[in-house]
Amino acid sequence: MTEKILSERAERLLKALVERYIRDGQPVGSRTLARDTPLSLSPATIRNVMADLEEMGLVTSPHTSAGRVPTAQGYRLFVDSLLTVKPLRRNTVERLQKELEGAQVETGSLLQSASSLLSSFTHMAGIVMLPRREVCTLRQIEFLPLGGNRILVILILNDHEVQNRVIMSDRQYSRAELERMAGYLNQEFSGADLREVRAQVLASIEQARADMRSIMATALDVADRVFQQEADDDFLVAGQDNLLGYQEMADIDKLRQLFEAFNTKRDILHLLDRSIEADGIQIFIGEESGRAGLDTCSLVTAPYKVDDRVVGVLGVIGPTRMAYDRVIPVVDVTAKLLGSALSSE
Amino acid sequence: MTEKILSERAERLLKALVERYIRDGQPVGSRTLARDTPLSLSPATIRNVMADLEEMGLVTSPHTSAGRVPTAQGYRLFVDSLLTVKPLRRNTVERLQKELEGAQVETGSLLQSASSLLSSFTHMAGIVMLPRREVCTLRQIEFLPLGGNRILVILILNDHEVQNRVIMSDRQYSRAELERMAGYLNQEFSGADLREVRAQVLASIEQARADMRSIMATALDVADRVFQQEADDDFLVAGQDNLLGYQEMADIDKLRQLFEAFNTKRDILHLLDRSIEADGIQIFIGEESGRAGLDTCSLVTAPYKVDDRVVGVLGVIGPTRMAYDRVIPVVDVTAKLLGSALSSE
DNA sequence: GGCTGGCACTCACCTCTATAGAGTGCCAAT
DNA sequence: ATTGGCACTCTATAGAGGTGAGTGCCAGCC
Repeated sequence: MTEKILSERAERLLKALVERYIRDGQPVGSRTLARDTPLSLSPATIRNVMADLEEMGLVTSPHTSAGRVPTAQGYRLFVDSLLTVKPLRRNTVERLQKELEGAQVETGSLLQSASSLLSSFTHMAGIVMLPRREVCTLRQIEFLPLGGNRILVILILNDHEVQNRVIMSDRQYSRAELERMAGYLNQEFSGADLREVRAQVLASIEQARADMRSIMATALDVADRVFQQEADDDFLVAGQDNLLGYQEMADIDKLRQLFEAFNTKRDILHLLDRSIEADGIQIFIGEESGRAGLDTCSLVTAPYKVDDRVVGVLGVIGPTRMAYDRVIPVVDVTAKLLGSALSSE
Repeated sequence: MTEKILSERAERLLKALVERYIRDGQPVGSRTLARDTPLSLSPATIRNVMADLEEMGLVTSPHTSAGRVPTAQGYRLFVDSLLTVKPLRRNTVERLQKELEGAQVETGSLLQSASSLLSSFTHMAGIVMLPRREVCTLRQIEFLPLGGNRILVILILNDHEVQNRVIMSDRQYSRAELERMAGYLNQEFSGADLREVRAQVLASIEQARADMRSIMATALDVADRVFQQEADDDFLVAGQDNLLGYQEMADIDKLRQLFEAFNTKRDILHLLDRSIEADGIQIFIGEESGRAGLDTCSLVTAPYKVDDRVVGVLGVIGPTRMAYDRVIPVVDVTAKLLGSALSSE
């Protein structure tokens, strides 16, 4: 793709520069770089190289007499071909695993934990997109009468997912009536796709009285709506507060934009969507995301799989100047662990 | 309690000062105040009054040559006896009501809505403490077999609350077996207190085989734990981001402290607890809260009732310099509406 | 050709000073 | 008791000068 344009030496210097900048957050001067790097070059030489890098758009100086700072492109090159990722310590992996397994065996809280973990391990904001579940098979349905005309619907879907909702009916139904309805649905449709079921229920007029049919349809309807909503437009964020700590977020206005983005959700979802196809870690750096408020932020994502099928994306949002070498493995491992936790559930 | 120390005139001036300061956020000078108030006094006279107020600790000047600013004590006096509350426009009440009733007939999302509404109507952070439910009667319990040794427990409690959890058993149970267990529990204990039930189940050895008893106990145990957790230490916050907008929060460190307080929860809960006994609106101003990070914030709370029993508290957190006359009725009405929504549920 | 030392230059940042403006405190007069 | 007047205090703002970090470029060296 990108052919080798940079000399070995230039690459090593760029790498050293980015690493240094990530560490200190200060523009890096030629002098510092000369000391930092084992190449034993004089500052003057380094200045020449820097001038080249600047021309290529990989670094800039905030003003004539400051050191150099990586640009988005510079970071890009860095993460794509220069970065050496620190493997997680065994200890850390185990802690992650324990926390995830310790979580309730319930999808919601599992995702919540994943998000919190991402946040606390990276000290940035963790983000988990809710798993998409186009296939949604009805495994079992139950109706329980509540007081008045209210009926509790319990759906077990995809073997693991439990949903319940209260629906209103126009008259009171006995326990027996409701059991008959449930029994009918279970017998006929267990294992079928939810929408399929709803369509068939609506079609098969002769099978049941109209009012009962309407209850069943309503129940399936509700379930469907819940699912759609969850699948389409939602994600969990944890530890946004961590972002307050970074000096690149010192600008209150920036912060507000960012928090707004979390609330609007649309833009972020769009980003997450883009990375759902990529097979591994994906990184969006600064302006690459396209979203205004995110221009000083990077997003590191990884899709997670259930039974070898990608069902969602998770990741971390933080300042562009983040320790990619630490963050990447955390995101990577969390995605894998979450996947397996969801599979074995 | 506080006897009338202030002259009529002093009170009117203090009121005008606080109102003006709330509007503009700038220290108010004697000149401005002279123009603002219909008393037709000269600035010099007002200066004399201000000197008195300052001595009483009701106002201060940030420096020798700035106007005056209310102190916490000044705000206190203001809200306690000077404030004229603006009634909500009928329109607003209706909107609140509609939004609350439109919410799913489910406690969780209802509280969530209340919190969001508080936040969006006041442009500050909304806060809702989860209702305490010491009484927790079992209305109905159901067991459904899932794959493997997993059993889905569905509990209907207090007529409205639905909980479900998956528990593991040591062997597989048939639907019929589980139905028998549920039937037994429903028949014997429907309407009884949850803990009572658990105790009795554990005691009554002769009624069922040991393994079944253990399943029932586990189920009740789980429910109990969930309840306890929810009741004791939780509240919902919405719209914290709104706080970013206020200039008194411009200090990033302040903000961080504040957000930390939301996460730690303990201190905030303590505050909410303090106001659960008070019958009506309660207001904590600045340092009164005792919590460090909250010293530039005020908290306006109101308890909400279900069937004439106070079950929780809700309110709003914002800068001390907030429009109390607007906020108070919003909090008040929301508390009442939430109460009635929960009652009629 | 590539590397280096040297030197002039630029720019952010800090401090110091001067000035304008807002508002007070106090006093003497009504 | 209230008021006008006046000196005073303090902040905010702008400009001036100094400092230091770091660059760009050039001439010399390997």
